[in-house]
Amino acid sequence: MTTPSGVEAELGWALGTVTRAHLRAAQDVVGGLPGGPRGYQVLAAAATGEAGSQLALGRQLGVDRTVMTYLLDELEQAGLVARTPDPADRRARRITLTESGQARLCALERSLRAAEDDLLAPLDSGERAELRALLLRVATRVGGPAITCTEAEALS
Amino acid sequence: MTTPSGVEAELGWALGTVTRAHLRAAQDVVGGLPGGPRGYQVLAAAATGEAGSQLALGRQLGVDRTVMTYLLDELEQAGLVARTPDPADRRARRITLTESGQARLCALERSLRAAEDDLLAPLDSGERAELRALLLRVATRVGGPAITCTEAEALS
DNA sequence: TATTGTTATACTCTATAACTATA
DNA sequence: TATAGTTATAGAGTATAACAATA
Repeated sequence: MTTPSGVEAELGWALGTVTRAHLRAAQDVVGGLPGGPRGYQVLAAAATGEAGSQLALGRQLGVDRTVMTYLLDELEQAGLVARTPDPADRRARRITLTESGQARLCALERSLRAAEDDLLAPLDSGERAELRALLLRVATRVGGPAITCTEAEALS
Repeated sequence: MTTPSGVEAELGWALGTVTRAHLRAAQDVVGGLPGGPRGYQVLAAAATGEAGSQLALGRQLGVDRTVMTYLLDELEQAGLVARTPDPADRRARRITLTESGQARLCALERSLRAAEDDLLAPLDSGERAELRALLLRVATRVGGPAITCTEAEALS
């Protein structure tokens, strides 16, 4: 394989292109799910109960809190998630999966994995794992738990 | 490092998070450049003369042709690019860099590389190269030259 | 008839600001 | 006073449709 030149040698171009392709593939898979691919991410996050509030959930997903409201409205109306007040802080709402939401999530996970493998077809299985691992390491530093600390420090 | 769970184990989450972070960093770097990060990508593509038309350029960058018009209007008005009619097909316009555009591009490239290295700080230099290479391989299959063929076939 | 580029319009998505309730 | 969530509004960004020039 020759070394690419011009835009096609750019990290930004590669990131944008792969992300767009992944988004298109995900959109096909999630079909009529409220909120599309992001709705799926909300379900996945709610399943593990990682985020204790809508705000934290939004930060994790890179979504504004006002958008989270609409997103959760749709998912709640579809009977996939429930908003329960946090006993410790009654301003905050904990997002939990309903049984229906749990089932939907499980069904989607497998199709999504298949779509991702299709997207990563140019790579062998070892390389796919490596790409996932590398991206994850960058992401967790940049936008994952670390960002909460960074923001907390910046606010103090 | 422990294996992440939930959304943070998802390829889609990692891609989105890293792409957003890269976009933020790029936006800081390109500053007042017309079109922001995408304006830079147009300059980078024009520098090598890869794309023979606005339409091809848009496809390469994942941008609608109507958006390309506005984008190029701004860049042309800023004296960074020029639209010259293609002698072979007078409907198409070839996008070329002006001297000013060339200088601007060179100046931006270094700052952008620095910002990207900062983004990829969690990885050592070997891993950064590997991540770039893996992403590039997926992107060139999915959205690069291959997409032109795919779309051409789909249209026939 | 199909395609490149332009323009105008409409639509979607997102952010901003104001409000309520809790802290 | 500050924060979580909601709502309404305004703004940015994007796509759709109609048009002119060329193939």
